[in-house]
Amino acid sequence: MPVTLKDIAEKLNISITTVSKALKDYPDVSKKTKRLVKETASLLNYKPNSFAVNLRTKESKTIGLIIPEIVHHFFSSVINGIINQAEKKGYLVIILQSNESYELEKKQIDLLLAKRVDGILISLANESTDYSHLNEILNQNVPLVMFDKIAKLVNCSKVIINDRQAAAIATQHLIDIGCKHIAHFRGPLLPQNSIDRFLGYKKTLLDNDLKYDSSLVYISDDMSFENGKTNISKMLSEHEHVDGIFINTDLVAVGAIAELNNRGVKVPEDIAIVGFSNWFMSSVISPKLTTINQPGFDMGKQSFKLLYKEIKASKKNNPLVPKTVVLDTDLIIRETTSSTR
Amino acid sequence: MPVTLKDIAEKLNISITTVSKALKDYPDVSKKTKRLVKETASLLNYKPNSFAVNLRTKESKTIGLIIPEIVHHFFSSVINGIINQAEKKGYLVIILQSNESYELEKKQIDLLLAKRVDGILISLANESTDYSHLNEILNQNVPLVMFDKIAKLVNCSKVIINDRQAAAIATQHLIDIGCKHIAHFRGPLLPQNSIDRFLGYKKTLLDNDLKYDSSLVYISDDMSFENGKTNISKMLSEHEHVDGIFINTDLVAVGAIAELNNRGVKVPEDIAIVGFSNWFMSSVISPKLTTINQPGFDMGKQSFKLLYKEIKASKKNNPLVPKTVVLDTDLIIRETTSSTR
DNA sequence: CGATTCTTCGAAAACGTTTTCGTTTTCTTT
DNA sequence: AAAGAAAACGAAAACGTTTTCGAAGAATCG
Repeated sequence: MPVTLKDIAEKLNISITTVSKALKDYPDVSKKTKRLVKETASLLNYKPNSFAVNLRTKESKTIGLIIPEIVHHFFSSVINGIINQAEKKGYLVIILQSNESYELEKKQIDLLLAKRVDGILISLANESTDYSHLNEILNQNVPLVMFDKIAKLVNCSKVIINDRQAAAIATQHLIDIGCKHIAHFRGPLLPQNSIDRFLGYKKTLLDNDLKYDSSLVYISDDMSFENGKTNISKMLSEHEHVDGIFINTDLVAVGAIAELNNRGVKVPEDIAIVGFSNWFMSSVISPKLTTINQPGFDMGKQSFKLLYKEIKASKKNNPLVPKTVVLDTDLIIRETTSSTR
Repeated sequence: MPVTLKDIAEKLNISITTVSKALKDYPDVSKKTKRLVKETASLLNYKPNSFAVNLRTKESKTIGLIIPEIVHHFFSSVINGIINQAEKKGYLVIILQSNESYELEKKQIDLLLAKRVDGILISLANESTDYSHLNEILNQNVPLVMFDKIAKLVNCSKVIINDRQAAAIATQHLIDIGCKHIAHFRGPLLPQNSIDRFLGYKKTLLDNDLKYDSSLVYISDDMSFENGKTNISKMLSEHEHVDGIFINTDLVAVGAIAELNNRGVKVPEDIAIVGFSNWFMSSVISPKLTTINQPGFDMGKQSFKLLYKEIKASKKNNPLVPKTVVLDTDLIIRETTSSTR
């Protein structure tokens, strides 16, 4: 059986109260008893019962994290950043997936609330369009921070990148290297991410006096490798003179490049390509993919930091004004936009 | 303030005891009061206080998972399998990383034990060579299951693949396609994985009457992309007639291929390559990598299943004989071992 | 030396649940 | 109608900790 405060108290013939206080360095315990208590505590290998501590203090030093999917380079980087930062502050992290499903996302939130985690970090599922489940979190006064895939309308802190600006930089880069007919493979219709990247693309075309042609925008529903291939096939059959594509995410871009390679279309000579996210694989395929670097680790770190502040504030019943942190991205120029040698 | 049993009891003018029993369908509560209690419970949106439940039942329905690193295709697949399976049984998962460090691994175990998780799943750090921290887990009667990177000497259930056999199949494949001088890029010296794969490689050479040359074995300390490049450079400067390489892990293989491509060495015509793990990127590089498929998702699933059994058994004080599950791997033949078109 | 302040300790309540065991009420049976 | 069995309920302890508040003893002061 595990050692309790009672065991220490009995051994020293003092009260449980004094033992507890001694271990937590209360001022009303003599140095002598403190020493005695601490000695026997480590002698008996005492470890506080976290269940009892949780019940008493009403906090579990645990936070919940919900992401669309774990097996994903970007998200696993975010997780890494979160766990690292959380551990520094003494928090553990419970991870759940939504599998991009609204229903599941709702269920996972319920699970976390039932577990009474001290706070929740979430990146939304593509499907999510109703936000009552998120407001439920706020109603229960559980600190909430959204990152990457956010809902603008929910009143909580957020960590994002400037998708619109990043997309503009990507598109401008294509224009700068001479592309005149630039297509876009966008993500699903709902996520703010997809929308912003699309808008950045469109605006940059217009700003450069290029005409925007909606038939040059293709949707990748599931953002997969296969999606890239099918989109390319479709595009090639519908348009002849496309010379550049800005693609919503690297995985799709990699699929697209594979299909272009198959068909003997030269990249970047015939068609230049810019991806998004900077997945590791982008630097090892051929030709290497020009892309926008999305700082996953840092996003995780910042997200936890914000959540931590909210947790501390909420303990003091000290309402906090939601804050939005925008992280920098950068364009990584590789071979798909510059003739190799 | 959250609703408690007391609130329901007061509203219905009955005792807390009866409310608790009614909610848990005890037989000594009338159907009428059960109905009443359940109605008001859902009316008031009652959610049991998990802290109190934990304290009372001495379990948290939470398990801990320690892996070397999250940002890794194989491990994130394992995590996926674990979380999925755990959720089905009502368990949540706390994830920690060891960053391949023995010290950190020890610290993470202490953290999990302090949190009093119901069980622990672990894949060892490369550094780990002393197992007292693992025995500490068993001493505290906390169920433990090791997967992938295991310690044979620790007396607990394990889920692994047959690394030796898989390596043999990989090496045999190289021999079958005509390779005569086969090199091996192995992992660090300590992990059982690296050792077994190396042994499978060596034995297969000898079984086929090829001579084993220890100078053809190169070590990748950190199993990185860069490691693949430097190993190749070193090998090419030391040996002229190598015509095949069995590489411990895909990432290193991808690095190796990149360097070979740079140098104009043709794969597979000049040098054929087989990797290990079947990372996603292996199917999108050029040439596509022949590799051993390592079933990450399934390994996670099986690991949790074993742990679950142990948890149930330990609740009944019913000692369980440790079991080792060996999962199948398969050889995926792609372009690095077969002339493309 | 009596009064006051410090120092040190402990009793007890509280957190919210589960479960044992005894008590009351209702129902059967003769 | 009395006795026994069955059904329904509740008091109370327990899980192990934290923290308030009061009390006892020691030290200080005039």
